[in-house]
Amino acid sequence: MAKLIFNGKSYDVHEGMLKDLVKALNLDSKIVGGVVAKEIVDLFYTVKPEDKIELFTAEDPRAGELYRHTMSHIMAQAIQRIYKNAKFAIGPTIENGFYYDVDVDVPLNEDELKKIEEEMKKIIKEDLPLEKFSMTAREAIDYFESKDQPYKVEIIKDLNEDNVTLYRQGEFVDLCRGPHMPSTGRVKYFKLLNVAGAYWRGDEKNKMLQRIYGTAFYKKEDLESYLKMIEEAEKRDHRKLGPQLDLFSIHPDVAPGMVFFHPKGTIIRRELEKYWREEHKKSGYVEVVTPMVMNESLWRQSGHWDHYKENMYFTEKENQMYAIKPMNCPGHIMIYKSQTRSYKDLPLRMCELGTVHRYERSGVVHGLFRTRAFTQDDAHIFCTEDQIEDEIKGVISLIDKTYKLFGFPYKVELSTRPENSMGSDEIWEKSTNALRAALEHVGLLYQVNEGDGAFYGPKIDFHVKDSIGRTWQCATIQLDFLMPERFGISYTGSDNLDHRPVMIHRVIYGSIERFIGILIEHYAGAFPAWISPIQVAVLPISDKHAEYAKKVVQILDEKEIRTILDDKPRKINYKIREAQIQKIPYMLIIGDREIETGSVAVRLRSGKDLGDLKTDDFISKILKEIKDKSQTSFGE
RNA sequence: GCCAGCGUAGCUCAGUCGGUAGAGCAACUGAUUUGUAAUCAGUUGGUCGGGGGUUCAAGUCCCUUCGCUGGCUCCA
Repeated sequence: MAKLIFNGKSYDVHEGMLKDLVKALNLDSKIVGGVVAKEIVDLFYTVKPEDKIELFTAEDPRAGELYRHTMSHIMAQAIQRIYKNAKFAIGPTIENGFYYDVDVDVPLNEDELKKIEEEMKKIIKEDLPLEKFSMTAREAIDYFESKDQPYKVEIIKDLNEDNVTLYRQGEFVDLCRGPHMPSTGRVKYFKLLNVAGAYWRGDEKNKMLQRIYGTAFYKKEDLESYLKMIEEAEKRDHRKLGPQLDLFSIHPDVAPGMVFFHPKGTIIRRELEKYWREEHKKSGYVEVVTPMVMNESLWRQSGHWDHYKENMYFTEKENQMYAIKPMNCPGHIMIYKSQTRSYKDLPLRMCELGTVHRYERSGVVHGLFRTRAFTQDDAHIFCTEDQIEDEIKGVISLIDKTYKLFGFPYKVELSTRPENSMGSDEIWEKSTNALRAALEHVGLLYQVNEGDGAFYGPKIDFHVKDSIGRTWQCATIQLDFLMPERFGISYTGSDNLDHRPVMIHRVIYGSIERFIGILIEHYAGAFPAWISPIQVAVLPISDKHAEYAKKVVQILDEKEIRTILDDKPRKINYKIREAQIQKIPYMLIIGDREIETGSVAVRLRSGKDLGDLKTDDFISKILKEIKDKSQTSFGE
């Protein structure tokens, strides 16, 4: 007997199509699918005697898989109706939506998308029932050949199975594994978002198809709030906010993929660096600076010449080829090698805010997120194998502290040995275990990505989650046995013999540029006071208050609070608006009242009016906030 | 790199069928001296991304080139 479970109740049923069983039991008509052994199935599933199926309705989040998939078929059907000779590739569901790769002669622009959307609405209205059936692979190939669908034919051939399943809705038939909704009228709220080129099977050698992305939700409110989230993300786009707040600019004609930091952006950068230096000093790191341009021979020895040449910039002088550094490790190794090292010197934690250049293909550069020149907050820890675990723990706690400072929750992933890797089984096992042990000892939950490590060692990656729920990979810790080997570095052990140290590569911010980009979007440009380029705007109401205002500015300056004075002959409303647009955390408004009482009227950028505070009082409060690197204002 | 879309003043954008390039904001000048998100008036500002072509005439049509945006793993 199979079991169906719904709303906590269990029903014993015989085998058969799930649809019929659910109907016979007269259960909720909103039921669209179920979960069998962790797999999501639709109502066309054939129930086997031993199955235990947990049913869910269309409102369940798990139904997303179904209605988004059906939506992608509805889109394909609409496309087929409009463009008679459209050829279809693949059309899966993705997070929050779906896409379909199609081969159509017409370039699909916004107008075409509208037409497709209209046709989709019709198909939804037609409420066509879906039907699942199977064919032998041979029959299916003949069928799709007759329909002039070469991609489908190719897919079936590659599947290499005897039978394939298909779904039909009205005149449209697609090769599909499912799962799907029972009819096209059961999904309603969708929007086509954009069109992009995508190679057939993701391979650049293949034909480029047109990929249409769409999103779909069961409830109207969910669609709307998703669209709002996209809008919110657009508003926070650091490429817009950055120049608007006068933080940085990019000049593609002069330096494509590289960033010009303006004075205000530079303040943020220096604050991040200052914090970084303090913490690294506390954690026993020594800071170094290595050359930007180094001889090609170094890069041959490091292996970059063989594995990374395509991404490197070169320059030639005096018949010598030099490379602009794409990574800092070889430079650090030169420093390590500059003297004999003893086990007493280890662990040697060498850090550098090292600017590297990497050639990125023109289509992939993106604001601060993907640049051709960026500064890594890099460090290499040279240590013995026995020290690995403790060193990893140290790095983890540095990362944890740093991310908490910005209010970033994070996820951790451990990547293990890939297929084409270097080094002995023992060393891989030992080091992977060291990473695992470190993670477990500090009590972090982590996900394991088998075979996803670098060819020279396993690694731990950290993904931070920003204030609107997007995740970004920032920190990474990588063990490396290869580089010490290639450069033949060693230390003298207590046994007076030479031993090979292990190198740990690690970054915390990752790239300073990218991290600033993430911060801009995370805070929507309203930075906490400690990194705000301007912390206080002093706004005298009229000329006669300017003198007192200047005195206030002077006092704040002496306390190293970053302050501007707006003594333009403008209305106070105007000055407030200006400061607000610049997202300055504190506005001090000064009029007769304040002069009389030796105070300042404090307004926050949130719009909150704190009223008059004694100047000294304000100063001690903001100084504390800055010193604590507080995420929120003392006034909130 | 490839596919699609886009490129008009510092910014946001308008510009019809090919017929003398426009607005708001910003900047500058002047007046206004103001109590919690825009005071008023005036002035300046453009090889319409660059180059070539079609035409009596090109921001507009065609070609080319540069740049930007979205995307190019997520396996029917």
